[in-house]
Amino acid sequence: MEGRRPSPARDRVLETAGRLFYAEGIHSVGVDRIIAAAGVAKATFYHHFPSKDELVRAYVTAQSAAQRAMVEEMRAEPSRDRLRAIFAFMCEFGSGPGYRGCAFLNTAAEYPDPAHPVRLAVAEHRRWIRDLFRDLLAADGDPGAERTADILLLLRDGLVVGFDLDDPATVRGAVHEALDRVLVRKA
Amino acid sequence: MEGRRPSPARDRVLETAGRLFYAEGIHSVGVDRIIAAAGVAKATFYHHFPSKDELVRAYVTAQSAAQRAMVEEMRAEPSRDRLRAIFAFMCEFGSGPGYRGCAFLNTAAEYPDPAHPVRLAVAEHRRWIRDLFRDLLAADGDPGAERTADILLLLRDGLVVGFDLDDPATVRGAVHEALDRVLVRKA
DNA sequence: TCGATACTAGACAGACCTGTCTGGTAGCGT
DNA sequence: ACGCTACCAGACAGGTCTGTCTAGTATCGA
Repeated sequence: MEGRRPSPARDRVLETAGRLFYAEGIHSVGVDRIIAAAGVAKATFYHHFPSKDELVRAYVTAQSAAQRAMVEEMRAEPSRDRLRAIFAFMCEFGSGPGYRGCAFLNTAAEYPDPAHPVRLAVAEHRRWIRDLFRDLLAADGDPGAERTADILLLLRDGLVVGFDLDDPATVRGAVHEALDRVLVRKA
Repeated sequence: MEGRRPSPARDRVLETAGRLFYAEGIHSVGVDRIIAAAGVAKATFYHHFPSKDELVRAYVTAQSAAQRAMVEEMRAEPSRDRLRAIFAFMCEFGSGPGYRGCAFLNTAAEYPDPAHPVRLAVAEHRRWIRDLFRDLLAADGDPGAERTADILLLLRDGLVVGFDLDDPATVRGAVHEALDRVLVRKA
């Protein structure tokens, strides 16, 4: 994958689409709006993306790549601190002005069919998150890392939803306390 | 509110819309589809609902009323058992065949504007859930019922998302264990 | 110099969207 | 008998949707 040589027009489309999709939702943003905002001809758009759905899939995988890169840069030690830093970052991000919830969950909500490529891309991202949690927990010495990772995924999903729909300060406090209760005490 | 006398056509529209909206999303279902499936004339539809958005709002409040009625009927005692019964019910429901996530979260994902009437209806439902949790926790003797309720809301949101996107059996186990870790131990 | 690729502008098709409007029927309370 | 309300069928307007197509320009490697 990603064997293409770089294309400014394609990048502009993807960046613009990402901004609009996240802020307004997939179905609410038409191709015409995207190409107008990106300053790109329609033929160019359909040259790079066979269909709008393919653009959506590219949007999802691009967001996933961006998040992986961000986590990659967070090099706190030990693992327990890294885990808390990740949650702290999500809280900080969720409290920001333009926050509109989780791009993956919002997108999945607009794609009911679980077998749709877009949904598969979302599922892949979720698998990455869960495995990231599990690895950090295992490195931290949690003997039930698998189970705790599943719980942290629950917590993460609740977090991204809560920051979108509820009072950020309240959610922040709840997340902090929830982590205390969920993470096993150190020996 | 709800001072109208009953109307079969209106009920049929609301029931049909609810089914289609939940299964396919709001923006993916047009008014024409709804009235055709409900067997209702277009004029009748717009007689009962001033606009599609008003129908969506009615859909949200109807779902909320249905959930409240269901919880009302669950009369397990003591409060701790009732709380667990509610979560058990959500797990059972989430494992069912037609499950497509939480109607409120899916709807909110398609309405970015927090001030939109539809979003306000969603927010009201969430307030009810949180207060329900808080009251049950307080009755159960949790001194930090407010905070625990916030955490349970996080858990609930994670649950409804997880059952839609991940493996139900795994989520079920994670929810069970999470409750054990989150709920304060009995004296 | 040739040919492929990336891009531009914009018309067009065909479907679907919400919402309005016409015109007519049936029942019900007064 | 009258008027109100609920309902039916379906045409219509004006817009938006995705996707295709025509036609032409610019760049770059072989």
